[in-house]
Amino acid sequence: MTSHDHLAELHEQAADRLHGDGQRYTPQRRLLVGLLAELDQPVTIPQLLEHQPDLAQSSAYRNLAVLERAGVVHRIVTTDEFARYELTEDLTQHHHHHLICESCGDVSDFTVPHQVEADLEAAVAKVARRTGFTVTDHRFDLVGTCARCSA
Amino acid sequence: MTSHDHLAELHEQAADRLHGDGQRYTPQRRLLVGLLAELDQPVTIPQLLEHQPDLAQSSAYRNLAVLERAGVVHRIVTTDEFARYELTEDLTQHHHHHLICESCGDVSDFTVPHQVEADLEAAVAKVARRTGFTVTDHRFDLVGTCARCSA
DNA sequence: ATTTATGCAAATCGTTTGCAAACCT
DNA sequence: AGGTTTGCAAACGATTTGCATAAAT
Repeated sequence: MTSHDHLAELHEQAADRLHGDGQRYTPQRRLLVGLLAELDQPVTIPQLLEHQPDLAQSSAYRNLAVLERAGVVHRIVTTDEFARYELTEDLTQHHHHHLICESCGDVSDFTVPHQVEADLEAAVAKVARRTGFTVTDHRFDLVGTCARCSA
Repeated sequence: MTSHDHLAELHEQAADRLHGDGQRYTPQRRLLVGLLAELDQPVTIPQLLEHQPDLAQSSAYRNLAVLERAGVVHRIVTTDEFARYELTEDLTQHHHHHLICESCGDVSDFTVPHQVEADLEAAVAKVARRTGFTVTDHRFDLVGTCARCSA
C-alpha cells in the first residue's frame, strides 16, 4: 500500500466520521486533516497557521472543534498555554503516548512494549471497577527535557 | 503520629523549601498549604477562593506560583479551562495518578499496584535511554466519567 | 432558496501584571 | 529605612462568538 493510498483512506475515514456526525468534509477540513497527517505530531494552532498562513484563525479553531466532535482529531493539553491537535489513534493505527518537553513545549510520540500496555489496561480495569469511574481514555505521558533542549 | 503532627511537619517542610528558594513562608502561603492538605485533591483557584473568600485572587495565583517554584505544590492541567493545584507527592508521601471526569471536571486520585508502577518505571527508563529525553515526571491519568456524573 | 462555512473583528475569561499601601526585619 | 507581600484594577492572550459574505446542496 502506497503512502498515497494511506492518505486517500484517511480522508475517506475522516469524511465518513464527519458525515456520521451530520457534518461536511469541506476543503478546509480536508486541508487540516492532511496537515496533521503530514506533520505527524501534536501541533498547536499557531504552528498550523505557520504552515498555512491563509487559514483564518477562527475557522481553524472551529474546524478542529468539529473534527474533534466527529472523532477525527484529538485535542491534548500539556503544561503550556497552547492546546495541541493530532489525528485520533484509530485513524493512525497506533496507540502511543507523549513526551512533553517543558523547555520548548514540543510534544512527540512514543510507544511502550505491548506487555506493559496490557498491564496498564488491567490496572485501569481494576481501578474502574473499584471506583465506579467509566474510563474513556488513558494518558501516560512523560514530562521533561527533550534531547535537543538538553544539548 | 497524630494528624496534628502531620500538619506541623508539612508546614515545616513547606517552610524549608520556600526558604531554600529564598522565599518567606507567609501566613497566606501557610493558609494555602493548609487548605490543599485539607482538601486532599487537586483543586482550582476558584474552588480555593470559595473556601477562603477573603483571599485576593491575584495573590492566590502569585503564591501558588511561588509554592510551585519551591516544589511545594504541583500544578496540573487537565482537559478543561482551569489549572488545578495539589501538594507535591513527596510532601504527601504517596505517588498517585488522576481520574479526570470530563463531565464535571473533578479530579481525584488513585494508585496502581506496586508491580505495575515498577513496570512503568522500567518502560520509562528505556524510552529515556532510546530517545535522549530527560524525564522529570510521568503522568498516568484516566479520563472518563465519574461515578457521580454517570449515575 | 435555504442551510452551512468562512473570515473579520470584537468579546470572553483564566491568568498575569503595575502600582500603591501594608508588612516584615 | 529597605525589601517583600498584598489587593485592587487594568492588561494579556488563547480561544470563542456575532455577524455579514460566500459556498454548497
